[in-house]
Amino acid sequence: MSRTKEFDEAEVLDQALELFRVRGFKQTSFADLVAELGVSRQSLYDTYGDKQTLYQAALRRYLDRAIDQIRRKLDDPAPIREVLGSFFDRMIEGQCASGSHGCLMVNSMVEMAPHDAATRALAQAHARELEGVFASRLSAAQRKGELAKSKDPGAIARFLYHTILGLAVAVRALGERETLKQSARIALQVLD
Amino acid sequence: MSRTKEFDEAEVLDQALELFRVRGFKQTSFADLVAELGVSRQSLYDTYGDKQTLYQAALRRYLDRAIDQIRRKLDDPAPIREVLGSFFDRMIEGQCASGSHGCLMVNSMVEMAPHDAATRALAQAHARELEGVFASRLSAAQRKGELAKSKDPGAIARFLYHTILGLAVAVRALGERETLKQSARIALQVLD
DNA sequence: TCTATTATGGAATGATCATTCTTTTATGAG
DNA sequence: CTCATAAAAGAATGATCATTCCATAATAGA
Repeated sequence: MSRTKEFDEAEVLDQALELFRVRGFKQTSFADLVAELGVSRQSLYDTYGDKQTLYQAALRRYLDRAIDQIRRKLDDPAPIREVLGSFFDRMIEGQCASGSHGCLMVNSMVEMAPHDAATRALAQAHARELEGVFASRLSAAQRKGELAKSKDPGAIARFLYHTILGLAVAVRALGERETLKQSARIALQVLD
Repeated sequence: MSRTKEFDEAEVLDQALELFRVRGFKQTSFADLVAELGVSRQSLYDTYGDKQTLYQAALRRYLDRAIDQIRRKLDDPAPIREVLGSFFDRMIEGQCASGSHGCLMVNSMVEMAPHDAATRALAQAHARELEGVFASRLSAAQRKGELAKSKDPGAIARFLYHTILGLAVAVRALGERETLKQSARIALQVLD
């Protein structure tokens, strides 16, 4: 019985995500969403709930995908400096592409986290998870002798995470691709 | 002739600045400003113009003061590692104090810069100026033999600037003072 | 064909917002 | 005292916003 959905829930969520990434939560009106997603107002409410809920869903989707991609990239068994170097380059390329709008997570850490507990929780969880991924990859490199025994993988992991935050802000407001790549290369000197 | 102003223009601007720093531009209503600054709506319009103009004035004030403070702190003739180390520690302390709301400039780089040309211009100018201050201090250190000749002061300056951006985001969304100080210490390893 | 579900668009609600106008009251300098 | 300026408060404007209600049409499976 019943009628089937005519739009792909995940696809539309991706489009909403992109709008939120470009304009932010407060500056994306529900009318904007309706206009750009090609789905009627009522259907959006029926499918995703209100604007907050839709935003949370988009953010969660973004985070899950980001963590997956990063995990996959770091899985590369090449030397740690190569792996991280190309990771940062790709990240900068990705965020500079399609208009230099930065990272949805970083944008929402600034816009939402201070007054929205749900977003803050997502941000904290994401921070810990990302740091964990970096730390375990750094530990592996350390065991292979690519990283001095004296280095603290956890601390370096946190530093790399903070570096990502800074680059994402710079992408959004300044958008100088090559300069940012150079900064990333300097950041990786902490491995030496 | 005429009556004198009853409030200190600069002082009220500071209060507005603080509100914008905590809540952002869009989420600070004019009614909020009236309520918290203790100045009537009409007087605010008469003195500062509309909300955008007031925001720009506050941001400009913030930047001027920030650059001044940084310039003064870097003027310290102590070894470069000490100077930068205590600079980062103080910056983190300052942004973590009074509620961990981060840096107005960084917040506005994320919220405003992409769609507000005036803010973007301020952000770019501030970036260049800050990088310049760091670069010249690094060059001085290099001449004193505190920094290897092989290092590029300009590139390191940009990296330090990007590091500041990242720490400001982390302060606002996560606010872990000691962890951030540790990250800053690691960042400074690029001097070695 | 019937029914449950989905999609859509119009209309309305109620809230919030920035901004302007107006009136009243106060106050300092000449 | 007088006049130019300043402060404050009320009211109104017009816009935008998220959200809900409702009526209509489409469609897939039983």
